[in-house]
Amino acid sequence: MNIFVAKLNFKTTSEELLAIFEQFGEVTSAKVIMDKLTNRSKGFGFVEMPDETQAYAAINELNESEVDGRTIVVKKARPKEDSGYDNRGGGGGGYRSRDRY
DNA sequence: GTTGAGCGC
Repeated sequence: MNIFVAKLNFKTTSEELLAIFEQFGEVTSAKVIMDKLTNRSKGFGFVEMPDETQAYAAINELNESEVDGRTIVVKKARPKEDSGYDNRGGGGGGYRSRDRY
């Protein structure tokens, strides 16, 4: 499960993300995107977790949480495949219908 | 020494 983390603090690093997400489960890889020019953090990163259950748990717990003094946004990463099927729970990076089920 | 709604080389 690829997780997208936004609104990170500029001094936040991938190691911090790894430390934060690994608390909720196994983290395959955690990386914060940095600018190649300024070597500064772009303010967002990606976290990959093999277990979807832990991934969703981490998202629910880490979303809108205070990290490094800033409120971060943890969501599912952009869907790679657009098969056209009704991927209601496939994760579109948005909200899911809770009334469904 | 900065900023801030966003998807990675």
